[in-house]
Amino acid sequence: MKEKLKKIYDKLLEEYGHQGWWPLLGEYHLKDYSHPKNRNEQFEIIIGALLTQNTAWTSVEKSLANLNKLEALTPDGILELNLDDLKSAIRPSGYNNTKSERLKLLAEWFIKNEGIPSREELLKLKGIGPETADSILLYAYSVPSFVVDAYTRRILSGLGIIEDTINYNDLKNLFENNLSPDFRMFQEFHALLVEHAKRIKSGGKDFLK
DNA sequence: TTCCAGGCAATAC
DNA sequence: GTATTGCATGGA
Repeated sequence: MKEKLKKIYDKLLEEYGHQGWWPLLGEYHLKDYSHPKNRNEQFEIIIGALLTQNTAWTSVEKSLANLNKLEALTPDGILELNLDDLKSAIRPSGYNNTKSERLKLLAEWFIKNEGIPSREELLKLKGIGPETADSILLYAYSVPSFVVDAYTRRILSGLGIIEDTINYNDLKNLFENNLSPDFRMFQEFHALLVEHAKRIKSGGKDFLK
């Protein structure tokens, strides 16, 4: 399994190159793993992770731009914004009633907690499930916690490596137990899998097969 | 028009 | 304990 995963990673990287996730204000940071550089950038990643749930990233970018225009791309900014304005700012990314409430709670949590959170702590927050928790750990805190999403499962089961019914934690563990815990590589691997899934969907050739 | 997008929580069974 | 459903918007 170690060899299989490494081969997949190498092929994806060769084909698509570095992905530069997480994009900050729509900007990708290729081969630059020093981000986030400060707490506000960290918070922007956390907001994005929540907003992108079951939502296209292009829609999230619009919401982030709206928030930035309102100077609300910070925890204090989110808290100072009234609920209706927050809802309309994030409208493009859908579920604005639930997501707005959860953003407020996230902002409060972020202000109170300065260190690196545990996965369990993140999972206790409203609206943070396993994938969002792992995205926050991996991209906002540089913790080598592998992110699994629908694409990851689809691609690996398509290759016959896993059953498509495998649960989140088992699939996460499959990666973490067979790869060295390098947060840069985890970031690229997840981003490359997403990129690959998108390309296949829009007619690209599945060269992994 | 229908389907789906970098899920999650509440509810039903 | 597992399966299903509601949540919202925009683009293909």
